[in-house]
Amino acid sequence: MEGGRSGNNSTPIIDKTRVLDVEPLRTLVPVFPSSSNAPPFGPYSSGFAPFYPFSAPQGSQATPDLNQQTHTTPAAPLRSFRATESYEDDFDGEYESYDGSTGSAKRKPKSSSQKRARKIQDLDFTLSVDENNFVVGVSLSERDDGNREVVHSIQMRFDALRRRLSQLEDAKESPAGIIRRADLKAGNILMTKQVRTNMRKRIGTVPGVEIGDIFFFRMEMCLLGLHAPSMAGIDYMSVRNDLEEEPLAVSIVSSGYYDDDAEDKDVLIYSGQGGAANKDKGATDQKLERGNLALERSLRRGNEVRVIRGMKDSVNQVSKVYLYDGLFRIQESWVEKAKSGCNIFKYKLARIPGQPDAFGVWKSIEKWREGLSSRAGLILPDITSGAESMPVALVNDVDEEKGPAYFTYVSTVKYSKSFKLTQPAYGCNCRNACQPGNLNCSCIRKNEGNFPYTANGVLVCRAPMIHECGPTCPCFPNCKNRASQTGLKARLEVFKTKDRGWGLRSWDSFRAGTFICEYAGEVIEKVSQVGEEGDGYVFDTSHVYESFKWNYEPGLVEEDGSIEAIEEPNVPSPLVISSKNVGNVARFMNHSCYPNVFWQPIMYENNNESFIHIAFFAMRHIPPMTELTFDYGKSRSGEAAADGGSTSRGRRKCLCGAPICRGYFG
DNA sequence: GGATATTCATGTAT
DNA sequence: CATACATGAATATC
Repeated sequence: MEGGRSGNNSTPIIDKTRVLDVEPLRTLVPVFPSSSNAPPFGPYSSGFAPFYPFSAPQGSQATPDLNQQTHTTPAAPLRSFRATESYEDDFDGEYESYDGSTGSAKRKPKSSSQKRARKIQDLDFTLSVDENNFVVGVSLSERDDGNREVVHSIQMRFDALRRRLSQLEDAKESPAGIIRRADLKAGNILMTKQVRTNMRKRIGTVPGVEIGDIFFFRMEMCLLGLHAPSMAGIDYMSVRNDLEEEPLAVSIVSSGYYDDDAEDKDVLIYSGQGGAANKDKGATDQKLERGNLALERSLRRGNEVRVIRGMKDSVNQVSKVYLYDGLFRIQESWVEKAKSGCNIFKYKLARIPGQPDAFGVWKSIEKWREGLSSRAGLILPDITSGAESMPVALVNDVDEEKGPAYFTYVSTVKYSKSFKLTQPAYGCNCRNACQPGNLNCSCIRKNEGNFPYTANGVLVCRAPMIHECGPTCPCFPNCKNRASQTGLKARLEVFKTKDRGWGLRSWDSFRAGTFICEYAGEVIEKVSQVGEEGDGYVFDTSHVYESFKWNYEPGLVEEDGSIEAIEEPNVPSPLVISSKNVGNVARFMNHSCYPNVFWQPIMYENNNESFIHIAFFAMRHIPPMTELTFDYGKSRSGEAAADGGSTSRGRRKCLCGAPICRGYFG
């Protein structure tokens, strides 16, 4: 736990001087807050019992007690907006999430929204109420206090907008040297439109955000109320004591800019802000003000501080990923001499026990990467036998089963005959790599003129069909319009679930829109060809799938007017793929009614024939070791059977455990 | 209430 | 590939 970094430095650094002489509070209360007449609340006096294990489905009820506690936290910010009773009644639960969980959002009757509009005006909240877009959708009470659905919804809307803004920027002739910040633009737009939650600052848990959640931009955490500053590392709020006001720290981001020590998963040595690290103006002593003062006061008060750890993304080394690691308490503080010779503050934070592992999981994965010997339950280092660009481990740490039934691993789909299409199949004529915005590229034209992927390879929008460059296109193999053809990018593993057979998960995190894998197998004529639904190893585009909204909201991007593009998949004729005998990792992906992965048909031509592939993309950000799931849909025959027909074959009881579980699938 | 200072970001160039 | 640097947006504070 002793940081090797400070240990091997010849100059003595540690100077455990107390930071300042703050008088101890008259009433020294170990838990926050002290200025309340509220009945028993005691954050965490009851422990963390309701927490789910890290890999459990992240349902909205995952942390009910904590959220409730948060509600009762008497320390309201001084300028917090207090909703009236009637107000909350009107708005509670009025909106549904628009993501996959609830299908397409249904609007309430008009009277309700009129009432809404009027009330909003009364309260001087600026909000464009437009029945045709999704700007509306975060109720006033949800802006104050979030929940799981709202958090997911806002995250998805942020990233959809960010991706679309990136796409538009990519397509422009770049004026060289201009810095494109679609994250800031998207964040700013949503802030302005009040598409945000947990605006009321608070100590402790933020409802709707769970330990282990990941983010790829600071603006995401602003919108969710997890960490309000867009750059600063320390977030704090003014809290009223018996007589006076004092700043208390609510959350910190540790991401390597300062020389923090994050060797131990349960301890963080955090540096104060300002002064020493200010490379522009030269180093100065840090001052006991702003965030530093808040941390010092929080040490005295003993309140919980949220910790967000930022680190390099294991897949995309230039980008950063932020992990919400839960609540910590500050144990001590001291002053150190930095290399520059100036004083900096140091704060030692200890993770509050009983919380689910988050950073600890990341640390374990680091070890596995160095050598698989440390991986408990490892059966096979690579079930693909080298067929994929990345090995796929086979792991079982729940029972004695030694692996799934035999099958032949292939990395792509096998057609017995080509799809007959009316339009002639042809590729583009681009030389090196197809350039976004270049409408001479026929592959781009097939995608309505939009380049389907951003510069870092993330899918921008779902569409009925995505057209990629194919093997006979003359552009280079690294053309960005081949995102689904360049193999696995993440370290996946097939693992034994507790009650749903084998499943699929990843050592690497995925950001929303990342290609994960395709569905490989044999294209077959009819489901009956494999019999008994092929024991579930069948992908069938003719199933009935829940619709869901994933793309950006056109109303937020002027160029698009108000026309909303269709995003549901559309395959010319039903495509059925069996992975029973021949398949890839996708055959292990289980069904969920609240999935984190979706499928997207992708077409590219080869030898003058077009072929459709089924590609899987991350629906939202997926932390490592989270099971990957998609919606299997309902078979039409299953529906007929349910209506009173014969044998309801293929229809299986669902064990996904999501709060919105439909009860069965297939 | 508006302007300013502060800040563990980002993307691009070198 | 690590570092430089130009441009940022939210918030607290004046």
